[in-house]
Amino acid sequence: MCEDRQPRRKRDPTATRTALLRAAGELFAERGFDQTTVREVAARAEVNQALLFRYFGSKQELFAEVLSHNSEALLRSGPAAELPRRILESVLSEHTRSGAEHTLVALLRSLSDERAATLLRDELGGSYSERLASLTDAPDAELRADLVLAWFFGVGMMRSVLRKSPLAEASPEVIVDYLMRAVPLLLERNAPADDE
Amino acid sequence: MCEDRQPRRKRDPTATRTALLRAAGELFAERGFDQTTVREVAARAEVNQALLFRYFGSKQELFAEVLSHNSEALLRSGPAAELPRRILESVLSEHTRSGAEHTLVALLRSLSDERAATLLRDELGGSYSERLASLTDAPDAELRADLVLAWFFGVGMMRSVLRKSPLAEASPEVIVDYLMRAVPLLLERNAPADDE
DNA sequence: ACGACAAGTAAGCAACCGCTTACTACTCGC
DNA sequence: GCGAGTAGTAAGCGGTTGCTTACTTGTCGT
Repeated sequence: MCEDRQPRRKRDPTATRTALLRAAGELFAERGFDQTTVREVAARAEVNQALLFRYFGSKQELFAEVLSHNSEALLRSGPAAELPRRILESVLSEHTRSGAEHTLVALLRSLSDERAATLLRDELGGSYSERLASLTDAPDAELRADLVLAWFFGVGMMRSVLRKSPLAEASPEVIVDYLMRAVPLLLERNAPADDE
Repeated sequence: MCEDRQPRRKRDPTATRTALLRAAGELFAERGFDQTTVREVAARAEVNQALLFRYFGSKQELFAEVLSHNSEALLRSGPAAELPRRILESVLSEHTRSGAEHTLVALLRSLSDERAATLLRDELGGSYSERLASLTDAPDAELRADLVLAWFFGVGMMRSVLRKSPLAEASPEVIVDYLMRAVPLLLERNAPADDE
């Protein structure tokens, strides 16, 4: 496999598709949906930009594919009781390489796009908070789950998108420590607000 | 003051400026910075769009002016100890009329714009978390303040931007109740994570 | 009353956007 | 080996963007 010189790109549709998906995932996470242009995606993937539309139809569909491609792994891995910690750690992980850890940042940066907001609400938020709610038998279970999820997303936003210090510089372990001790207080039956 | 008919707009620079600021505040909160065009702002303000640039120079500067114009009121009102509740209530308030309650939503919808993120981090987040941190003498005071602020912003995001149920439909009073009982546990000295 | 300057307007520019089209070149079944 | 079909390419289309320019109209000091 001599991939040294490319007077013309070698014919390899699956590699082209993968390169586009990867480049799109990175750019959406770095700049958000609006600020990412199809020309930039094609350039980073070193692919002619017309191929983006051949393989994915539109920029929106490419975005949706990136999200669904990257979000499934998180939900289907590990025991249910560990889900809160897994969500939180995914949100806290620096975007080192392409993959699942990019997805939430991409979404948080793309909130102005209605379709991105819908995806975050329905696909991610829906299934996450549903499973979070199933971990408790307290009243207002779903509302409490939403509050927990809002906390995780908010921490991820301030850390990875805003990069606000000292939260951005704090080690993930410390943050997980604080939050994972506070979360049970919200989810358990005798949580702060069970009177009235 | 007969503002009945306008065969041509009456000459009133301050009214024009105010109308632009108001329209921009509404639209930025509704759609975010990217998805709002200067033509839309001018149209809603019923003002020629060239005047937008005469008065504010650029779309970016208009955005900055909207934010600084609307964010000061919140910080300078009421006692310091009530600040967490005030921030939270501001985040939770529906965007009924133009004014300070729009600002955070506008910012949360505009995270893809780097300048918006900078404003949210430095001007709002900076002063908020600084004052939150001054409410406690616990170790990691600033980090804890950031975690509280992240929670408030996350709740505001899921509620006003994502509109995820049941959080979007819950009454502000209930949400304030849950959060204002949990926050002291995070800020007080003997909070969850004071060993190690 | 009138000149000067500011407020308001219409039109358009250059750049960029997502997306399409018309085309070339490679690969593979036969 | 040769037509068919697909991967890859270059160019550009129509529309929108933020912003500017050349101009008209109203206001006010004198």
